[in-house]
Amino acid sequence: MNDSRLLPSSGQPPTSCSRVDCDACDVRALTFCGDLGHDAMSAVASIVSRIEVPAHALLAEEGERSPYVYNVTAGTAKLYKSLPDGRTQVLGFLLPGDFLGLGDDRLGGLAAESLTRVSVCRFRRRDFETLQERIPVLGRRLLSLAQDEIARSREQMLLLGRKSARERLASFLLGLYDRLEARGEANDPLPLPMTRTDIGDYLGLTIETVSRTLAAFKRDGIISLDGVHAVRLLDPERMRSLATGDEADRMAAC
Amino acid sequence: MNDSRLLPSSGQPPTSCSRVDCDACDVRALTFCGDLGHDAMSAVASIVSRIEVPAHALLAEEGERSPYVYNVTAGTAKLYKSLPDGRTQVLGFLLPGDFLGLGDDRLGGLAAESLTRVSVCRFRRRDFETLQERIPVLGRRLLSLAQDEIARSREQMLLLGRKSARERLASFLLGLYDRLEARGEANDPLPLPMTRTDIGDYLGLTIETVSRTLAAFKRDGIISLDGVHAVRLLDPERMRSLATGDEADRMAAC
DNA sequence: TGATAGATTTGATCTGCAACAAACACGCGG
DNA sequence: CCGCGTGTTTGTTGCAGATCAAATCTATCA
Repeated sequence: MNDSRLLPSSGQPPTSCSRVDCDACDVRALTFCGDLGHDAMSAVASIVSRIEVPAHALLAEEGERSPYVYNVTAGTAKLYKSLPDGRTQVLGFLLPGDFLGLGDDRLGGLAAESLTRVSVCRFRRRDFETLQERIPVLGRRLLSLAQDEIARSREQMLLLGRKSARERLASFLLGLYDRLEARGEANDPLPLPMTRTDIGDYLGLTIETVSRTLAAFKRDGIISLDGVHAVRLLDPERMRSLATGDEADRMAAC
Repeated sequence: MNDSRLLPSSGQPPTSCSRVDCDACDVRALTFCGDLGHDAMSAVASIVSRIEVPAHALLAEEGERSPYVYNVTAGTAKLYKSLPDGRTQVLGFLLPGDFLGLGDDRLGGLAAESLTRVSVCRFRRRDFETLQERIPVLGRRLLSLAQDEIARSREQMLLLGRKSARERLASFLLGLYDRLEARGEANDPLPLPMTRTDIGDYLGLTIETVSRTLAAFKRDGIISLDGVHAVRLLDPERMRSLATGDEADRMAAC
């Protein structure tokens, strides 16, 4: 259960560390920090470290309670769980503004790995929990984030349990599109930092099916591919009706 | 969007309503009420109604923000979401002690329907939120419940994305077994109040596959069926290794 | 008790996606 | 610029589980 990609959790210096200027943080509105007043913010600032994580590093390992929680401020990471024989399910992709630490200390746990170079605000879990006690609004924000997470998980369960491969891909692309839009990030073309394997593991498909389905979308004029790691959604509304199953392949026949 | 099964939310008297004696509540330890002191409990008691809900009644409808949240104290209910064409995904089964109201007010929403006669503690969402502000420990309990929910959702995503039909059924039966055990409820035989359709919709399978897989388990001597709505797990440990994929059908060949 | 409707089981066939295989692209270090 | 490894695409085949069909069970109520 050890991997050289795991970030040193203590002892050795982290990849990089610098003083944190929360006022200049451009994802603050999306995080639990969003609502905090000046005093609360300085309490937060006093326990945070800003860390730069290289691509393909483990932020957390399965089966272990990570001693840290994180706020992603730049880059992309994936959360996943695996079965003993290696089958893995990607539970979600973390984008700037996303919190890592909700529910991951429960039975089984989960792993988190950076896909690109990632910047995070890191908190010792213990410190963070203490802070929660002291700042009630923090707990309320976390509950709200947890509810968002629950709602997103339910949407994903519907996808995994009941949607076709086309519907899954359409939902995935659209979800990414909407999330990047909400963050004010460039999404035209839509960057896809994850591999086809990651996408397949997120959608409960094989990489071949992902590749074929994207090729089919391209043939149908719904997307264009800008290399392997970027897509252009040529018709977001068409994509939306595909994602919800409205368009049950009636159009595909035309 | 109206259904005669929907409980009257105001105006007409509910199916049944009585004064609430929280001290006598036997699922209290499982709910958000568990930790509360005397004052907090009486505040809770002041806004709760105890409702008896008949089988096959809607507690919440998709696409609507339910004005209530609930604690189930007896019986079983299902949560689900559907696609426009009718495909549905059961997101979970509510057992005594389970809370209904986390994340269900987010985009899309979800439906909840009683499978059996159900007893619930009902709270107006507004009242409940006010109470949350006043009683900090309540918020903390809810966050903890939300984290459990997130962890369970993730386990289910792994199931839906990556497990075989046999593994899904084994996981389902075992999950029910464990949850009933934790509640001190009789689980031998294990009661299955839901229909095969509900099970299929929970596991992302068709009812035929559910039926066939249970028949195969029976043939293999892993379970025995006590009528349609009760199962006996003859070998829980075998079931557990089946559920996690350890037993990758090596044994099935014997 | 017997009629009826809905749920479940069982059987036969089909199909979407998985699995296997091989060619192809592309980034990177030398 | 080449060679190598990794990731992606494309082709072929097979199968788990879906779909279609029909028989059987079960609960309910007259």
